[in-house]
Formats: sequence, structure tokens, C-alpha cells
Amino acid sequence: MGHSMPERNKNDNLALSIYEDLLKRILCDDLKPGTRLPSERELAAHYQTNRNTLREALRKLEHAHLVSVRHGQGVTILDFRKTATVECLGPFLMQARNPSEQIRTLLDLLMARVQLLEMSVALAAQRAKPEDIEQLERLVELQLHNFETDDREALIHDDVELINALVDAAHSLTARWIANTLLEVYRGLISRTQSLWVSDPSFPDYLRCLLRCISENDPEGAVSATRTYYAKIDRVLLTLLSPLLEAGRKSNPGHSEAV
Amino acid sequence: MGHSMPERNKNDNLALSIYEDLLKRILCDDLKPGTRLPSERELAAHYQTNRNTLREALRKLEHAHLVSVRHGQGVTILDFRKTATVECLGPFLMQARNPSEQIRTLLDLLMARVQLLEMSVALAAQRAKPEDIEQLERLVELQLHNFETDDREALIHDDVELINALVDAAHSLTARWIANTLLEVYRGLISRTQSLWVSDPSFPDYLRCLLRCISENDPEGAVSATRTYYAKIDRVLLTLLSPLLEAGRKSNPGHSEAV
DNA sequence: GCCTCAAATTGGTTGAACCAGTCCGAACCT
DNA sequence: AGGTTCGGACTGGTTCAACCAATTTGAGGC
Repeated sequence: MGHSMPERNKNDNLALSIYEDLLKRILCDDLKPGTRLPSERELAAHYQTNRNTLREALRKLEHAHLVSVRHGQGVTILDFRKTATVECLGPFLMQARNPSEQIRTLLDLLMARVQLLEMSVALAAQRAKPEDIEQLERLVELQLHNFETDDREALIHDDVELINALVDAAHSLTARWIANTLLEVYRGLISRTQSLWVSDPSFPDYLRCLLRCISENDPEGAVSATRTYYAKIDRVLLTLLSPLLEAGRKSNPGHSEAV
Repeated sequence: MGHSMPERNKNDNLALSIYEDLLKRILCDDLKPGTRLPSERELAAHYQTNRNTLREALRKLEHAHLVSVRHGQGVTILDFRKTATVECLGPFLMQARNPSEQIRTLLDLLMARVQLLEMSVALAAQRAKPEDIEQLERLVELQLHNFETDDREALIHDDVELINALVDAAHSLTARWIANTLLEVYRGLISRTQSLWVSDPSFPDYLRCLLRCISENDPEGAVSATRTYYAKIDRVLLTLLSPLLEAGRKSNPGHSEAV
């Protein structure tokens, strides 16, 4: 086990730093599934801390379904590709060593975002209240202005805000709770890699149509407008990223990719 | 704070029991957002344990975004309706005191399941490998047989298995990780309340069509078949549950329901 | 009335000891 | 020789008693 010591960020506490260090080492396939971690006592010594603090880090790994901790038996690394949850997407996209898998995961995340949007706009068109509509109108106006002035930074920021408002308008705990995890990843991704936010000339039309459908309680219209628009976006994204995808696949055959 | 002591399940450790107790008390609106919990020392005394063990429970609440813990400031209850994540869906459906909100959340969960399915079948139709197809064929055969013999128990069990296999066939970390959390809730819900699993006479046709579309790499066909079938299911579910929904709304106006 | 600073309160970290499952191997019996 | 038993050497789980560090509070000074 020749690790480097984790940097302890100013805002983080010690347990969190250790968690992040182990998380990285798992997500970049450094610690392989099935491997047993050293005992809590050894790990605590390695990170120059005590068992209690170290155990907090282990609890976090366990909660994220990255390790299995069993009394008397130790800590075993799980196969995160099978067992993890969405909260690992952000760290994974930052750590992954397989470019092809990374790009594919990224595209899938954008696809999941659209699924969340479809669900939200459908529900919003049934349940939105006047104050929801007002908030949506405000944000749509903002985006229309951002689009005209081509303010990339603002477009991205308000994109996340708009999705959030749509989820709120859906008045669905399920949608809200899915969005909380998914949008945190999405926000981090898109603000790091701004070129991932692409648009189509029909963007203003789409926003206006969506707003109309929601305020007129037309779920089918809202959903179909969303599907149509994001189908275009997907095509752009695919042509944008497919070269990277192929390049990665050649240079790094990676996991379960062998055909 | 007059709580009852939590039952310590045989399989659970102490920290988990405390977590579950506090979780319940939050999800049933017993502990209201903004409230400050007693200090770790007091809580530990109340649960007749020590600070370290109690802190493990707090870490779990924090991880689930149900409380905010800040050094020197204490532990504050968050508004779980805004901040929680999908993993709280299961406990919430068991604890919620507002029947209308409960039924609505339940319907939304089933809707989210369909969104997950749409995404998975679309990807599966692009990425499924021979062994995925084989596994799907096996499960489809099983379901066809279960449907003929009207084996409700098996239908429900293999329904979850089939969804799982579709997610696997999608070869998408994003889909897999979303499914891990969502299906855990879904499995628990549907096995507790078996009447929630409804079918349509076209079930066998749908399964066969889906399988054909996936093996012939026809994403659009797979998605549209899924949409069509589950639209029927949704109608049945809605007529099944809407009376409960209305009854709940009348007897318990509940939160943010006032119009 | 406002500012300052120290005390009280909170969570964060530490180390040691002990309890409780699990595993493995030596000793034992057959 | 083979199988069984049991004890010791792991593992994580719990407890205790301090101390460190961030925040809040309020008494005192200006």
C-alpha cells in the first residue's frame, strides 16, 4: 500500500479527507474489487489518526456502497461499477482512467438529465401553481436574454436554475430527490466543462413553447417539445464527443469492452 | 424531547438503530425543519450510549441530507422535502402521515421507474451483448410463464429481475447507479404492497416486442413499446389509487396542499 | 449604545481499553 | 488419517475520558 497522504482541505474535516482519498483510489481502479483493506487499526496508523476518525471515513465509503464492512471479517472493496449510486458520478468523472468509459458515462448522464426533465415537465404541466409559473417565466426571460447576448456563463448557470424550477413546479418528492443528486453532479460537470452546454437555434422557441404548455396544463405538449428539442441537442453532443469516444476506445481497451 | 427508545434489531448495530429512530421522527414531521437537535453529549446520554456511536448515527443523517452539522453550532434539522435523496423514499413511504402526499409520491415513484426503463431499453437496444440478450430471453420466458399461471409472487419478483437485467444490458454506469437506489425502494414497495403490480392483457406481446427490438438494435421501437405499455398500466394504477388520493386529501389537508 | 473579549457551548479529534463476531490452526478424538 | 473441537489471534463494535477548535453568548469596558 504505497499511498500518498491526502491533502486536507481547509473546509474539510479529517474524516472527509480520508474518505475522499480512498474514494479516488477506488474509482480509478487502484483499489480493486474483492481486495481487503488493511484493518481499521492499520489504516488509522497509516493516515496518522485514530480509529474513531478513520471509522467515520469507512462509514462514508460503506454508505456509498463502495465497501462492505463485516464484523470480524474486515473491509472489502466492492465493484463500484455494479454497486455504487449516483453520488459517485461526479468523483468518477473526475477520476476515471478510461477515456471511452468516461465519455460514455458523461453522455448517459446528460441522457438521464433529459429523462428527469421529461418527468418534471409532465408533472409540472399538471401541478404547477401560479407562483411556479411566475418563477419559470422569470427564468425563461433570463435565458432568452442570455441566449441573445450569447452569455455562456449565464446560460449555464440559469440552465441549472431552470431545471431546478421545473422540478419544483412538478411538486414531486420523487423528482425533487432524484434531482438533488443528479443536478449536483450535472452542475459540477457543466461548470467545469462549459463546452458541454450546447444549444440549437430553436432554443427560444422551445422555452416559450414549454412555458405555454405548462401554464395551459398540456403535459403531452410539454413532454413532446422537450423530447424534440433535446433530440437535436443529443445529435450535436454525439457528433461533438464521438471522436473522443473512438480515440479513447482505441488507446485504452478498458473494462468489459473487449468484443 | 420525549422519545421512545428505538428497538435494536438483531442484525442492526446500535448506531444504525439510532439513525433509523431519528430518521422516522424526521420523516413523520415529528422533528420539524429548523429545529436544533440536542447536543451530541445529551443525545448520547438519551440513547444510553457514547458520543462516538451516536456520531455515527448523525453522520448517516448528514449523508442523507436530513440534518446540517456545523462545528460549534450544533445539529439542525433540514427540510427533507427539499433536501433529501431517493434513498429516503422507502422510509418515507412507510412513515408519512399524510395519505394524499404518500399516494402521490408512490405514483411518482412508479413514473420514475418508467423513465429509468425508457432510458435503459434505449441504451440496451444499442449496447446489449449476446449474453445480455440470453439473460433477457430467460427472464422474459419466466415472466410469460408466470403470467400464464397467474403466479403473482413470481411475477413481482421477476419484474424486478427483468428491470435489473435491462439496466445491465444498457451498459451504463449512470443507469446502473440510478437503478441501484431506485430499485431498492421499488422492490421494497412492491413486495410489501403486491396489489401495486398491475398488468394488461398485452403484457406477453409487450415483452416479446421489447425483446425483439433490443436484439434487432431498434432503440426507438423499444422505447415506444415501453411507453405504450406503461401508459396503459398508468391508467389502471391511476383509477386504482385515485379514490385513496382524494380521500386522503379531504381527511388531511397536509403540507403545502392548501389552494 | 456599541464594541471587546472571555467563558460557555458546540462539534472534531484523540487514545486506550474492552466487547463481540470470524477465522484458522493446533490439539484432540475417533 | 480424517474429522471435530476448541482456543487464540485476528477482525470490527462499543465505551470512556480527555482535549482541541469553531461558534455563540453575554458580561464588562468604552
